[in-house]
Amino acid sequence: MRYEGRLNAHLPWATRLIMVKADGCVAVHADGGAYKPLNWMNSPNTLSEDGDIWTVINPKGEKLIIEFGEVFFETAHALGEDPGLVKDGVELELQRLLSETPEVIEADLSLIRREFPTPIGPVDLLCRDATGATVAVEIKRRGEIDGVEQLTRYLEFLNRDTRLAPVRGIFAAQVIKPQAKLLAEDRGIVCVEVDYEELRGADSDFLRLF
Amino acid sequence: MRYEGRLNAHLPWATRLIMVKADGCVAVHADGGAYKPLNWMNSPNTLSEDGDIWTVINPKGEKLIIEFGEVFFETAHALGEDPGLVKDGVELELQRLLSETPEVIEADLSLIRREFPTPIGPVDLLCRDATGATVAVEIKRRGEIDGVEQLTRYLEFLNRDTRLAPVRGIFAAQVIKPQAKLLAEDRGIVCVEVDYEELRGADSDFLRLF
DNA sequence: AGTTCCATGTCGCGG
DNA sequence: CCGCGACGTGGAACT
Repeated sequence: MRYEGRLNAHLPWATRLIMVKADGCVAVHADGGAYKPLNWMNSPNTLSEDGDIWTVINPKGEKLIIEFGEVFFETAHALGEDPGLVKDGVELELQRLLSETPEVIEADLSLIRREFPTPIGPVDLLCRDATGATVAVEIKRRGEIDGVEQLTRYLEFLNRDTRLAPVRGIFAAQVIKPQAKLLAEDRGIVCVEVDYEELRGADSDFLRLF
Repeated sequence: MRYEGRLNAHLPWATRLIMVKADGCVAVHADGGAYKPLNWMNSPNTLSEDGDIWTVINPKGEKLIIEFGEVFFETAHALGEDPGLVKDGVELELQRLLSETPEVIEADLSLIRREFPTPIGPVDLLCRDATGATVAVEIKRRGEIDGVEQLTRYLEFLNRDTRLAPVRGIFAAQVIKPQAKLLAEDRGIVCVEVDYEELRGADSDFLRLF
């Protein structure tokens, strides 16, 4: 088995499981190593068979070549329509919850606007603190350096608006990585870790008031 | 099918392909959507069967529940040992080659230290140039904006060290995207594209001297 | 089509 | 075991 594309890789001779889906994607699995295949080719691509050699090529010119020795077993089955997966508890959900109860982030914090627009993209939450100063809040499920950079860029633009300035930043996440915390604090950005389960509770309490 | 773990998710009733590997990991596939399963549970975990319901639990308490309606087809096969995938041309290899022949990056560049530590992570190469000035080199296989940001952060910290300052940056990659090049040059960072094949040759030449 | 950002990312390495 | 960064990241939303 050989792959020539974004990198070059080859796979020694052994017993493998090869999966081909209806969309044409091909995956070569070993009997371990989580759900990720050893080698693969995603759709769109074209599969051509020449004897015991398969060649899979995609429009970008990436190529996967599979040579078969012995086929121990082979089967096919049509699965039909896929109704799709339903998820809860991702970043958007966290943002919705925090926008409803910003005081969880900091006492006396009140929401000005969610998804406040800037020239380089929307800030998750724009708030006002106890002293009346403006606060930009960036929300992540997991706080990493990228998020700090993003918030820094927003603050740069927000502070150019004389009606808002001075604007300080709060970085809120379920977990914040040490390096991200270091960088954030070096830039005067406050870090807050929020508990999702607790937040759900607080949110229910909040709704119960109405 | 239901997953309760890092988030909650449920999957409507339909025909699926379920893969269980020797290491105990379970993957639920639809007939499309690339190699990634709709739902999965990686090893280590424990699978318990109770009638037509499977429950997979891992030590972190994440849980996957699969309910079977009709089983259209079932098979098992032992694959045996996996000799493992061999890759060429990744970042580490590129870093090793360049650390041995830094003059490929710039004439008269000499290595001070590979993986030079800073508070926010190690710089790939710290070098001295022809004039005796310090140079931080960030190496990527593909040069994109992230890499420029990363190097900028390193330079920010390195330039606070009076024994090193002033430190300038070089961004080295096999290919550098136009936007990354623009940003880098705007920040006074020099961009160098290195040819991997040529470098292997240069490295062989280098080794031949000994 | 190109770009940005999320993800149950996964994976591998070093402390 | 955790922290951290690379990845053939993949994928979706948005321009």
